[in-house]
Amino acid sequence: MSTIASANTIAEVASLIGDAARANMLSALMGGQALTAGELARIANVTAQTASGHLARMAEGRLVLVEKQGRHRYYRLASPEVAQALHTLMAVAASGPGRHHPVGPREEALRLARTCYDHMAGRLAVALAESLCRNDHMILADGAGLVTDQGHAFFREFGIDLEPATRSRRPLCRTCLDWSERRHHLAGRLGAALLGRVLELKWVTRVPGSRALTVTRGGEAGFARTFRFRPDWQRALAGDVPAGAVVEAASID
Amino acid sequence: MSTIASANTIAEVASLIGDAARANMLSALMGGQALTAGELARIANVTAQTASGHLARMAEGRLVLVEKQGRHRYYRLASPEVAQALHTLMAVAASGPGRHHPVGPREEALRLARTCYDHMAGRLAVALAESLCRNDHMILADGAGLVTDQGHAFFREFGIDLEPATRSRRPLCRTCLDWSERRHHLAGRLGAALLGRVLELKWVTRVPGSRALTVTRGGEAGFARTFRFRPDWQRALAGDVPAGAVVEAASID
DNA sequence: GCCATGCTTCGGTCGTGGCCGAACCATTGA
DNA sequence: TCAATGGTTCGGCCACGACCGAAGCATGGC
Repeated sequence: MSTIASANTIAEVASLIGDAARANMLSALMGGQALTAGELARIANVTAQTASGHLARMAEGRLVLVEKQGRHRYYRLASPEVAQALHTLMAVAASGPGRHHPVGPREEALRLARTCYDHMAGRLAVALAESLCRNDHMILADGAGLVTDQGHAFFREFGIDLEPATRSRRPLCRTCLDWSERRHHLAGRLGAALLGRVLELKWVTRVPGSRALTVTRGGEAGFARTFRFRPDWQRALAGDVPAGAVVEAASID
Repeated sequence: MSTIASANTIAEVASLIGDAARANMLSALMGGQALTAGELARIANVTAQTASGHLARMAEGRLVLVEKQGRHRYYRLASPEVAQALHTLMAVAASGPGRHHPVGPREEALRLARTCYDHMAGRLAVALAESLCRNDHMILADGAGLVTDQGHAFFREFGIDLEPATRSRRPLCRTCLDWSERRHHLAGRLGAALLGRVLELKWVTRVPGSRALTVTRGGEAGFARTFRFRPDWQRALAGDVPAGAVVEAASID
């Protein structure tokens, strides 16, 4: 019936994201889990009707996908590209002059550990990346990550098989600039595998209805033992972001 | 006087980009060169007053920077993050169902070779990346690029010094999905260095007032000789995009 | 069958923001 | 000094779109 007229210009896509209510919904969906229309309405602080309209437009514009399940309608991000776009927009928005908003307790939990689409973010993720580098399991530079031979063995032992057919010395992951910590953490295939594995091991658990992750008792021990975390990893790293970091993290067209 | 209230939320940033006139201006600025307010007005098809308003808002929102020069005002993108954001939005916009718009002659030139912020894009760039991989100068995967030892030597001879202090086997560049070709090309530090070098060698020249690049007579020979281009590199590569390509290219928070 | 719940469609109100004409400021060149 | 050119500010017009109340469909439980 109605032509499927998915948004085809930058302006159309950006305009879809450029509304407070819709942006809030999309941010919530960055958690990686599908949410119902009602939940999204509450998150965006609008009535159900309004939310419905927003979601219909976003579905039309290929930003989200719908899945009917009983009388619920589950929405999720349409593709990793959408998540990527949201992430870069966050980076631009955050690059303003400081203006670090005051941090509530809820925010604090998110700063510690959260999911981001299909991998981890927050201090936990930053500490993980840092630890992997310090122990020569990977090398990070220019927004890319390279797993060393030693790293391959390490991950295999940890229960992550990095596509054995892959010849070694091949870059296997990417890094992202962490919104809250302004440092890099792991994304890409390796990032996703890591999140899956630590969930499987119950080192972290999802907080229902939130992007936050809780580090379990076993997780505390596990991370410290396996990744040799410094004991104060839960505190923000001291020192400022190295000057070139932000610039190097960005890649374009 | 007026507080510098740089946009601080995703919605604000996206909303700034989400207008046809402003999006056109920003796209033009993706060429990497600064443009005057008048030029941008013409590009966006609006009057000077309207453009002035748009530019003021974008400057306020930290999307662009201004530089006065005589009675002209030169505008350019404020940071690589902004370029990155625009790029990912383009990727989302382009990911719709085909709808390949008809290609004019002007578009055709852009498809062949163009600048993208600080590196090259288009068939030339795609062919370059492909050639470098085929000749074992680099390895590409997961959106990251790794320069081989042999590649280091190659680039040094070509006149690009990849930070000699860097230990080898360190990833030095990133890849981007090419808007027109839907294949990867090189960005990051290496991508920028390559563009600089081929401009220096006059293998390509900028087309004034456009993002397009012209491959010079000497360039044709140079690329063929140095990079062993296949002779028909100016034609689009046959075959479709590998299924996983788009997914792998995207990285998130 | 009944009602409760989740979501959508319709109709109407209202505010934000894009656009231009006109006038104004600033720089350059004669 | 006086135009000419490039930009910006001001004021008013108009449209798009965000929002909600009310009503309308589905689905699931009793």
